[in-house]
Amino acid sequence: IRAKTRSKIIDASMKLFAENGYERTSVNAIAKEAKISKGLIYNHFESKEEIVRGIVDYLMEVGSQMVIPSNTEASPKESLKYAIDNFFKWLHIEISQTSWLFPLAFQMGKYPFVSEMIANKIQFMVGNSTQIFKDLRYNDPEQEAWFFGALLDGIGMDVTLIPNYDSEKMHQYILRKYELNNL
Amino acid sequence: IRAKTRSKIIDASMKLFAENGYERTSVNAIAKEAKISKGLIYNHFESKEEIVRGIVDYLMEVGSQMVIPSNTEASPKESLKYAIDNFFKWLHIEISQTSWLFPLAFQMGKYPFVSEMIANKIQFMVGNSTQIFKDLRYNDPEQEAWFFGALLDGIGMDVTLIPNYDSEKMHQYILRKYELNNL
Amino acid sequence: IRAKTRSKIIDASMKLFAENGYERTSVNAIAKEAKISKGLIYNHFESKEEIVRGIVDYLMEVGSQMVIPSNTEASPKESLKYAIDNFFKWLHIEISQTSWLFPLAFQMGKYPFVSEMIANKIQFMVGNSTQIFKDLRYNDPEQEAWFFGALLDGIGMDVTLIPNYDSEKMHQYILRKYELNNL
Amino acid sequence: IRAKTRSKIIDASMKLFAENGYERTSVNAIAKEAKISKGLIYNHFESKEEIVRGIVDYLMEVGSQMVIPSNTEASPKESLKYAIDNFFKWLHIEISQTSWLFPLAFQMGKYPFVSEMIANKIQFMVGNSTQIFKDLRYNDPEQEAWFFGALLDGIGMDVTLIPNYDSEKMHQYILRKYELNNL
DNA sequence: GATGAATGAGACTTCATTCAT
DNA sequence: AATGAATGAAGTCTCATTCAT
Repeated sequence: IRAKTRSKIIDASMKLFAENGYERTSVNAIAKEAKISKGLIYNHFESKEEIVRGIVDYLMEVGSQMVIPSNTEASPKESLKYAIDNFFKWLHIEISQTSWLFPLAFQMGKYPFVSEMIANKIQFMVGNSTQIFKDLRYNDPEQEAWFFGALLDGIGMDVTLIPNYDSEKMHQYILRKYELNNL
Repeated sequence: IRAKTRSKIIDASMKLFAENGYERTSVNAIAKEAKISKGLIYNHFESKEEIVRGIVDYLMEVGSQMVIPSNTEASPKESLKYAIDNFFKWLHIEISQTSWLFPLAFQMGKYPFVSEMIANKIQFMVGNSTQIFKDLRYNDPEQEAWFFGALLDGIGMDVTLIPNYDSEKMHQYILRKYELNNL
Repeated sequence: IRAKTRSKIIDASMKLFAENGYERTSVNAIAKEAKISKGLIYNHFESKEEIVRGIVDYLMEVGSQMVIPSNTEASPKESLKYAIDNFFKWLHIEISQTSWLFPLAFQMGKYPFVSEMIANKIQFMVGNSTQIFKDLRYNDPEQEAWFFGALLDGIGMDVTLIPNYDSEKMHQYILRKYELNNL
Repeated sequence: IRAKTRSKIIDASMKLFAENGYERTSVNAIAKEAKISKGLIYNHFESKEEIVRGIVDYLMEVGSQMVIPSNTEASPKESLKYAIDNFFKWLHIEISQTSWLFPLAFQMGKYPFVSEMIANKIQFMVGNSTQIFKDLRYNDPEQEAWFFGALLDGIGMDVTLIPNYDSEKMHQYILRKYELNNL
């Protein structure tokens, strides 16, 4: 029962934070969206900031949709292709869910756990793909993984900021760059 | 004289917005930082939001530090190298000056001129580098320019969010990728 | 069983009221201190204010530790000495237990029963000591009793407010003033 | 002009704190009483608690009405009589103005400056009267001053708490006790 | 008898904006 | 051009009290 209410708060908060940003979303609005009272929110979270922490925990738990499969039967090329396809598949959803966190992350001092979470996520992705580039015999697989990670991050940013961004074209272009288009 | 005051306001605002974000910076704080009165700010800008517009205009005017030189004597390779070197040279400064704008940009509806400005900047950069990749005989120079842009955007983001990010290593890696390391 | 719970509530409330004052103690905190649920408190007391009434009743029942013995065999001087010794013996404990009531008492209109209780207690003490001063042949024994009462009240206040108050010195001084030091 | 507004806030606060106590007086109510806006209060005082500090400063500055005159021509007896008469003259006014501070003082940890101020005031009074009792050849003039101080504190408390307290009778009784009634 | 989720009024505080000077 | 006192709406958070279980 507690979990259900908590879930309602998290859901409502994510929706409103995504729409209007953290600062422009009032606790009152969250309560209304979640169809509960303001007070109940403070029964579950000590402060508005703690809601963010709750969301971050939730996102960490749910994990990235873009994980590279540890399926050992897949060839390295197949794994990479899977990762890229997955990235573009979840791009819009993931971005719309998490882009409001960037503002908080950019204020390094104020919300360290947000910065940490994002840094963690990036580093996890990098670690994950390093193995693939190693299998693919890249000279400096770790650096290539950072390169790859930065590329995807940048695409995510561009998708958010540029209307009518043609992500599918970029998808195909990247597959060709990594010579995966004929798989 | 008017211009000087306006400049003081812009400078103070950029400093504080960069440190604490737009929402967390009060007009009072700007006045104090600029060592003028609150009222004088409203003499120059109709609202706090207008200050942002002022900053955006200023940044557009100043322009990106990363412009590719239209020096026709330089070879395409040299031009690309120059652009990349410049990007990494100004990376930290540029990021710290503009990262607070992302929060506003991410709220698409609320601050359209911010989104526009960032989109413009990206598209300008893409246009600018498209020519180089054309000269370098890339099959799809425009898409490569988008690829290149996304990569740099992503690096900017990673630099901001990941402590101890080794940007110099990435710098060298990219030069090698584009076969510019022996210039 | 009901009585036991009631007692737990009274005890917890007295502890917290003494530590933080009435207004700054929440019903939640009382429930936690008493290790019962918030709801159960409202099963026993109609409101937070009623808890105060409960405490007042309890304190009235327990009575002052400083009562003058009606032991008829003791001489008036012995009785007075006993009363004074007792006052200083219980001074710190009694003060710490009841000083939080003063705030309420000082708001005459809002908690009349607290004011009443304190007034009653003072008047009871005065009545009690009037007899002694009568036996000691004071010209105006009732007024001397009021004088004596005010003196003790004032000492109680000073003890509470002045760090390192030397109550023992005052104790001896008063005994000497009333010529009881050689008993 | 700033001083005038500050004064309005202090006056309104003292009135309401005296009537309803600190905790039961809202900043809203103070604003309404002072006929200014809530925001203006926070322009002058950083918090509600700072208003208390402001009042304490003000009271310290104004000083006790009950100071013993350093008029060297007056005999010690005359000085003591003057002090006592003055105490009873200002008793009701002073008490009604300051009694709401006791609750705060009693919460030692929370409002240390209130406790300090009251302690200071008491100790100042004690020091002031010690000289008189020295001149009057008391054996232990300092202790007598503490005795005297406690007595007056206690009377102040009784006046506040006991309806229809006959302070004039106590006034005369004390004068007689100190053999000052024939001056 | 007992729990604690739920409510909502109201508290303190911040801040963009206005305006008399 | 310049000031800063003044406003009031809106924000975060607390808490006594209720009630379904």
